Amino acid sequence: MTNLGRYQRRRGQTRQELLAAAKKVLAEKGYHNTKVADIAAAADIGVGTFYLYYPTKDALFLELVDVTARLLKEHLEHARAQAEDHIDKLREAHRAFFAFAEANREVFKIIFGHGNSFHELLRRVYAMFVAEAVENVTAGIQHGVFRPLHPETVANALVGMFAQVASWWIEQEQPPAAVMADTMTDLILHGLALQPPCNP
Amino acid sequence: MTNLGRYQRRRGQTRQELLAAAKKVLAEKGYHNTKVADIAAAADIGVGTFYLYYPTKDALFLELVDVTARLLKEHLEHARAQAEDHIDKLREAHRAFFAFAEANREVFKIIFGHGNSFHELLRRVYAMFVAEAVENVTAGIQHGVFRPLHPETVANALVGMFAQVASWWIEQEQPPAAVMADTMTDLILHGLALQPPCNP
Amino acid sequence: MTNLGRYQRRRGQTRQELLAAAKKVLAEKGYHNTKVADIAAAADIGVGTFYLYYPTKDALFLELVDVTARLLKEHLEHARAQAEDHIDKLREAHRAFFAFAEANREVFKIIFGHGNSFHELLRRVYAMFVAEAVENVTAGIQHGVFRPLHPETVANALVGMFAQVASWWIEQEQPPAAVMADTMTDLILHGLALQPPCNP
Amino acid sequence: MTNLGRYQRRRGQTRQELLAAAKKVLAEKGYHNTKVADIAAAADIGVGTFYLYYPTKDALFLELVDVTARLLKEHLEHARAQAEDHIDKLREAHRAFFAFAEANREVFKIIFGHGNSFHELLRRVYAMFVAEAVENVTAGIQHGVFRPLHPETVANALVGMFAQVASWWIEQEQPPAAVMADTMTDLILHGLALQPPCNP
DNA sequence: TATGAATGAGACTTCATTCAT
DNA sequence: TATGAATGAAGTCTCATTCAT
Repeated sequence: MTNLGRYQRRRGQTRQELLAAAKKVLAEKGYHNTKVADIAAAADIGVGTFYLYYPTKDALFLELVDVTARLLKEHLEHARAQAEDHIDKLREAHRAFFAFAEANREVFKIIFGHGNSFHELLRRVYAMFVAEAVENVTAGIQHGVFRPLHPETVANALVGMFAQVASWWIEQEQPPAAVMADTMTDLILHGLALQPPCNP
Repeated sequence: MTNLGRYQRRRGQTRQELLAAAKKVLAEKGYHNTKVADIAAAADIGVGTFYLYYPTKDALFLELVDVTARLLKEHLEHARAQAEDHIDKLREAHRAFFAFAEANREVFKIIFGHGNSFHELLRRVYAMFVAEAVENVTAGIQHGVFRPLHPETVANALVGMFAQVASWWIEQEQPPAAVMADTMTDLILHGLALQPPCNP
Repeated sequence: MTNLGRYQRRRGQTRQELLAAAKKVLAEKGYHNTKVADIAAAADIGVGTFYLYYPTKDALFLELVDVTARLLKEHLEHARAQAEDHIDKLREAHRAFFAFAEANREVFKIIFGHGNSFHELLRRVYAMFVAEAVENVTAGIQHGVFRPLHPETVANALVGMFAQVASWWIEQEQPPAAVMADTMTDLILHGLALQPPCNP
Repeated sequence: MTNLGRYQRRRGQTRQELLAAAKKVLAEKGYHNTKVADIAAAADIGVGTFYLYYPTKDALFLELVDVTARLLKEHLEHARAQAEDHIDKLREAHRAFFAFAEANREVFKIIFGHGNSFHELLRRVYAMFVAEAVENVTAGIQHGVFRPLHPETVANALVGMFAQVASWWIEQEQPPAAVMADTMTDLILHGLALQPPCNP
């Protein structure tokens, strides 16, 4: 039952292994479905040992998320620093974002990911709205009204932006609904750039 | 301990009160932090009574979310049907969306809202990124590179879209990161519309 | 939802219908699996009405069992009274017993029946021992050692007697185990009668 | 509140203590009246600890009953194997039975015992019939019609056999009541043996 | 008298955390 | 330092019983 050979492998690096294991398990099963025992098992340590490195389950989660968030922020800032003008800053930041996401799949799932929607039901609701959006975007493209951007990407972007904007706006109801709607429409249709490429 | 006067109020309307109370509590505290006892207390009914109306905590949640999601979907579809071309459809849908959000604050918080981020920590991370984005957008506007759209709205939209897009993309890593980044940049800068207003 | 026409049918006989319905349900599902609501539903009355006739679920059970037990006892006594000698008394009592059982299937199930074994598991254990006994008895008959009595009946009788005897004896451990064993063997092999039919 | 000194005692033997404690409590109070908390208390462990050893209250019950039933069966088979002819087999089995019962009082109570009659009332009904039978048997002996076997033992045997036989027969009503009655009378009066000792 | 919605005590089970070893 | 058995608070759900109508 006791796993010999643990001692050799370890000595100070346990914390790293623990974090890595936690990342994996949390990304897979989500915060609430991940038991401390699961993390310990994944890290191949005893449950008690977990508490030698982190005072609580939350503390681990905090470190995981906090560190990664900070890291991502730095990456983005660094990327932006590479560019001169704001347009290029944006472009660089976006590239950095996806590069980072690719390199940090697991924590990304934890921070932004599906595990976020703690409830299967919400996942389905989001999926429904995304599917809806895909259709609308596709139709718009086919009718020559929308630019031929990748529909699924756009659809997810739309749903995501409305979800977040709504959740923020709902707390204050400021600016008024009509203004919000038109701002969003404007943003979505014409983007942020002052000088869009003309189609003469 | 026994609350007299309950009987008067009731008579078939318990279910409505229950749903309303549940909405409120769930929006406030989120799914996992809301106990059946909380809902019962908020509805001023006994715990057992809860189970007279819903077989399960989940069942209530399902009804709440499902019904509202369906309703929202209908509202959006109806709004879109009012307009002829795709641009106007979009505009109408957005107006309907915010009107609906305004009228359904509570369930909105449950579906899209902060309660969504089951963990205080994640809320803070999102807030951090939004703050960051506000700065960048504001700077861009001041430098005359971005159009003068409401920075907080835009910032939330950006964070929301990246969060959702990332969570979707991470599962498949398709299209490639670089493509994703550029699509997003393009979308954000120039929007979806084929014929943006030129600034000659 | 409200079943009109109830009033006509009833008036004083509700209690009887209630008892009859209870009998049926209890025999079917056993005491613990029968909810007061089930009984009420089976009797086609409201739950509250149940408590107009019986102060508790137990009270109904008591009446059911008590009345039937008393009735059975009377039947047996009456049957015994018909006969002169003890042998015939026994014979008559047994006939009365099975006649009564036949006429009161439901309550019998409740008092003596399978519902008695509150747990599926115990039912299986009993069944196992009965099956075992059937084999042994059958073998004994085939070998010309046992009289050709209906094996299943005998097997059930054996298991039943040991179960009851054990449950009584275990409380006092008197008489000693060896005596008990030999008494039982004697009883089973040669019966109770002083003058058994000889096979000369 | 915390009971120190538990640790010393334990170390792999908790399971045994748990089982022993469960046996005791279940025998005393019966399945339905025994709460997991009772078992835990009796075993001097925390409630949660119970679930470290058994996934369910039922699982414990199953192990207890199943294991003992199997063991008893083996004992009986072994005893029967010691004897040559069927009469002796019977005798040996009965001795083994009571020896086993003596050595396993608690589980016996659970399987065959009073705990079986899940309801106090049923216990009393059985007791009533047993008392009745004691009188009849005693009278028969005094009148020189029945052999002088221990009346209480016989009475319990009679009640037990009728209870079990009735509960089995009631399900099928085969053989007919009259046949059943006479078979039982025959069995009880003259026993199973083909060659009973004659009283010339 | 009849009703059935409402009640709440109580049972089972889970799991983050502790602690003797 | 490492362990994992032990803990018990807390949460979900059931159901006999009450009570306003």
